[in-house]
Amino acid sequence: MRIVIVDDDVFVTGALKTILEANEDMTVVGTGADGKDAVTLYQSYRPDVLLMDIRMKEMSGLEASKEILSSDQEARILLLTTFLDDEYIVKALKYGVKGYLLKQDYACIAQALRAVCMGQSVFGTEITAKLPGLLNTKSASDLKEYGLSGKEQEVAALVAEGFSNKEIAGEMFLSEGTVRNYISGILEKLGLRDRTQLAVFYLTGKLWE
Amino acid sequence: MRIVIVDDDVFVTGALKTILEANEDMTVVGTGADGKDAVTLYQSYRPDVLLMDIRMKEMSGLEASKEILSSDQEARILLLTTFLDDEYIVKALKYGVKGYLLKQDYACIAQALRAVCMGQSVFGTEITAKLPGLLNTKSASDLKEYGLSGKEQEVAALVAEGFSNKEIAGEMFLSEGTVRNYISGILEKLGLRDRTQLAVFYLTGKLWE
DNA sequence: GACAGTATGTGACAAATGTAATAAGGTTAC
DNA sequence: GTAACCTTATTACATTTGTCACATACTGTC
Repeated sequence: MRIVIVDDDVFVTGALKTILEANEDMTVVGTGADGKDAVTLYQSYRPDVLLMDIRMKEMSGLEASKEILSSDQEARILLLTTFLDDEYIVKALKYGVKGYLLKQDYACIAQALRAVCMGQSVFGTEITAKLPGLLNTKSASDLKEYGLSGKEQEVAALVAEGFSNKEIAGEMFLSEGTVRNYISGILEKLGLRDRTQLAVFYLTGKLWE
Repeated sequence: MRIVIVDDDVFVTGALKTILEANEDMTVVGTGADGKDAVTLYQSYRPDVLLMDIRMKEMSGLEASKEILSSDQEARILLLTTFLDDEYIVKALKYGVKGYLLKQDYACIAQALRAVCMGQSVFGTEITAKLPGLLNTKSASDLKEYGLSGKEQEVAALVAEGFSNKEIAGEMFLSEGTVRNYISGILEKLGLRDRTQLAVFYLTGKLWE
């Protein structure tokens, strides 16, 4: 397994290299200290996995990931970080990063690298814990639990798609007034105030009281 | 590493058991054929990892996961599946499952089990590919790319929280009219029609044209 | 058969929302 | 300094939205 390591701190790259090369199936083919290095190194070595820090001087690990992944969707990048910032996690996932670990348990890194190399994704414990909160709900079946009838669920779904009452009426072959009535009922059942809150609830599960 | 395997198909549980026990660090301490079994087996054996199919006769792997995780947050459950249903994935993640693999490459399973046992999460290639689409956007910085000014971004964020114009005005110390103007501007810049579409866009990245 | 629930509709009304025109003070950039 | 842009505001208006009250009809169940 050919690996490139990129980290701000030379001590860290060194340590990682030593630790990883203790496994005879791993070779560190290059190391760098900045996002720019990461891009260059990736292009020239095409490693099986790119192990990279997020916080770096010039170009962050996120930017580098974006750059690399936009030219090669298949790139396997494993990010290492000290901080747990929701925004970072979301962005990393959106870009298509294959893993996101906390810079702690070095023992796990080799393990994770192997999984990533096979195409799987790996996330550290704390990142996993955050995942549920970052997901869209968007599952009709959840709505049943709030006592919404079939039609009400349908209406709710369309509201969450950004449809106006008139459009919903057209879509479902109802009168606009009926749609309004449904929405009124839905809002009451969920304790919401308007269609925007309904959309937000539908997409995130957020409720107000 | 103590493992419990639960799958509808006795052939599969057998095969998995054989494959896994070829690794001398793994012991299969129990096997079952339904979600009900999973719950019982988990309670009695408290395995390091529970490896479970999703589709099963009586009680699905998802329901079993929900049940187990609601009594023990720390449970490490790795789901195996043949199908890729967004809804399943989202639910599994919400419940707190630690992994989600496709029933294909058996070679990866041992690898994944080790990672899960250490508290990490592992997702198969195809699941990873779906993840970005399931995430909330909710990153202010993305909005910049659409030419929204600082205040406009702030307003957009509050709209996506379900705030009314009056509330936004109060929150930001503006007049209600000003807020309306901002929203009007945002909608035009993004090509949207109303605040609900804005909220949906903010949360999912969905745009209409 | 009576009753509850869902599905559907109407009409009227108040409140919230979006648009447009217009204005003035601030910052920045050339 | 002037053009471009952001911030803030006001007024007026049209539209959409949400609520309420009420009505009909079709399901079931007890």
